[in-house]
Amino acid sequence: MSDSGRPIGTGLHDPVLETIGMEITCGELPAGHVLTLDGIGERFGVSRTVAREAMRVLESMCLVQSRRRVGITVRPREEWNVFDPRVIWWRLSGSDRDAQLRSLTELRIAVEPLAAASAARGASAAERSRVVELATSLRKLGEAAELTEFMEADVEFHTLLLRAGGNEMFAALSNVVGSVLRGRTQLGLMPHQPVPEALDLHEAVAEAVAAGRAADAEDAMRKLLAEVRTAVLPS
Amino acid sequence: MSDSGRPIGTGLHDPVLETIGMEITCGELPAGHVLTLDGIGERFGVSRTVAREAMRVLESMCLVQSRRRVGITVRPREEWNVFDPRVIWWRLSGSDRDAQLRSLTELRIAVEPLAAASAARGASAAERSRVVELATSLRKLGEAAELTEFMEADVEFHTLLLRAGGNEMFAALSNVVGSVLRGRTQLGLMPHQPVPEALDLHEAVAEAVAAGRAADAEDAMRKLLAEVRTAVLPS
DNA sequence: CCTCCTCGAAAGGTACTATCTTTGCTCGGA
DNA sequence: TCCGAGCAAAGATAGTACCTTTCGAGGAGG
Repeated sequence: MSDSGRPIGTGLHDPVLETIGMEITCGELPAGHVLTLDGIGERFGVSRTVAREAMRVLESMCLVQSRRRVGITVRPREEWNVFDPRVIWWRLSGSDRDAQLRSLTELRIAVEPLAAASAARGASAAERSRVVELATSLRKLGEAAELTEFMEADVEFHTLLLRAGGNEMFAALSNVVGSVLRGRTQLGLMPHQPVPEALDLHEAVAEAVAAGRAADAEDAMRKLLAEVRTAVLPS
Repeated sequence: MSDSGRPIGTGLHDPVLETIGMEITCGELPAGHVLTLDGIGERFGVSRTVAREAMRVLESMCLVQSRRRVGITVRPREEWNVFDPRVIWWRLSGSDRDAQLRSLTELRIAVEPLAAASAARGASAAERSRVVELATSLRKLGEAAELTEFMEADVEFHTLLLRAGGNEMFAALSNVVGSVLRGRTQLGLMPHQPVPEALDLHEAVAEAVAAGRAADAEDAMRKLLAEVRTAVLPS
């Protein structure tokens, strides 16, 4: 699961999907633009069937619509399945990283506090001890300014909290959060050294979860994300 | 957009996708079960290419994994793209409506208050007046116990609030919320007559949004969803 | 008991046919 | 002369049949 857990495509049609998906989400192919299977097949050197399968997947993400005689038209952004992990990944890699990061951060602010509260109520003993362990690691790595290692531990921290609550919708967002955190690090939106308050808050969340204090966990996570918001939304 | 806004499939492979997707999400085809393209083609009377396209879409939802020589294996539930509108719809129509409604309601509790606050900050004039209009309609329809009409207005109310904030991730959840509300009504989880408190809270949310009082809107929406929670989670 | 080879089954990929829809041209009427 | 309706042709997708590649399993031999 190297990148946001999207399924590993081993086939020949994967590069087609990847390239065109990226081009659409980046805005390079604007809404209303028309593609043809022949054009795709010729461009990538594949048969029409391969192109068709790729388009079928894109259609299932509501990125394009296929109509007879007309061709394959790119749909407007409002209709995209923006929760599809591939779409999120493409947009984070592409040109509108900014809007995407803003939206996702707002989503995190909404979800993660409640997920932390759920985790405080429902986590297993192993999960409780692991979350404390991770918070300790985070402090150590943060103070040593090991940014990459810090990020990996941070991803595991948030993933664990999203999964421990037992809500599968929250759990499904863990890939999204992982993408956001990796994106922020790659984009240089992380401070060179994590601010001490953030480290304190990670520990506060961990302790509250470990002790089963749901309200405290929720509150600490909310404060933590307020910190994140100021980093991502400089406005 | 009769059902959760999933793209209208006009092709021949759509019934295949629909049937097998439903069977997997319902648990009728358990994780690890192996399908073959030939089997699918024979069962539905279609060619293998059609079956393959349907499987490609299912694969893009992480419901199955296709490996050579082995066949198409059903993946465990934890790996599904549970945010895909089709998956949500299938699960709501199928046997684990209950777990799905619980998860989705928790998600609503997380997201909708913040979305209401965003709407209070960023809605257009037309949206502000429309939301008040809808709250008034809701009171009238609720007191008249017109359940279906009430639901439709309720869907529009929540959809409007999710979209007005300008956050595309929130906006993308409007189909989900629509599905939940419709599912609750069809499932008989709505009271025969909406409780007066709910009507009051809808109006409170609307007024706060119209007046631009973000904190009040958030608070009222939170109370409204607390009401919903008690209805859905009888525990 | 381990290793290697062979066989076969199922997915991957290609070429071809059918069908449907759009578009443009023509003919007739006002 | 202009406008509208209808018909025909073209082109692109939908679907089918067939060949190729790959990898897993089972058996034989060391």
